[in-house]
Amino acid sequence: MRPPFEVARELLGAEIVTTSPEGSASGLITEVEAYGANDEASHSFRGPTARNKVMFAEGGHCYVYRIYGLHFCVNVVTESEGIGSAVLIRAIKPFSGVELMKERRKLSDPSKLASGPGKICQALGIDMSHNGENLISSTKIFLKPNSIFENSSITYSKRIGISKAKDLAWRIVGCGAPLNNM
DNA sequence: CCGAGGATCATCT
DNA sequence: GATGATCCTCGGT
Repeated sequence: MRPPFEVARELLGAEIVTTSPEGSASGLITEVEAYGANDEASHSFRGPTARNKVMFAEGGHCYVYRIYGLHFCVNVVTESEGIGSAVLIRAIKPFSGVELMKERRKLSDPSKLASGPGKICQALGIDMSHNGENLISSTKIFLKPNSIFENSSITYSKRIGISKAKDLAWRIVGCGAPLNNM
């Protein structure tokens, strides 16, 4: 089994792409957070529910959920032998379809286009219709393996924005991304 | 059935 | 740095 922490590390630098009638857009993953077994902060901690069932599915799927009633967050589900686990994508660097992202975000500053979990979903047009998509075979949302740059500079830190199990150093930042909230 | 609170963001001081 | 927006899920009764 490949723990979410390990997958998280490999996701850095990968390209996440979405397509829609409006066009396609993509970004390079610069910041992630792992959520997994024995992790009180993970949605999967108390077992499968209607919301988190995708976390218990096969690795490589896409887990999307709504937060605070108004934002969405995207995760990559990882192999976990029945224990729901996933990697939250916290920030990306806009790569293609930048104009479309600006339009969706109603904002022109590229450094703030997708510098947070909710912003990514807005910029890429991700919503609940993407929940459960297969990130390998789907055409509306998929990942391209890391081929753009080496993960030369990587920082591990404690997670943020949560109230439980904060101490796990499962937040990974790399690729010269701005170190938000560190 | 009901209530609390959340893997956030933008805006305000 | 603090706060409000806004709604859905989960856990407890």
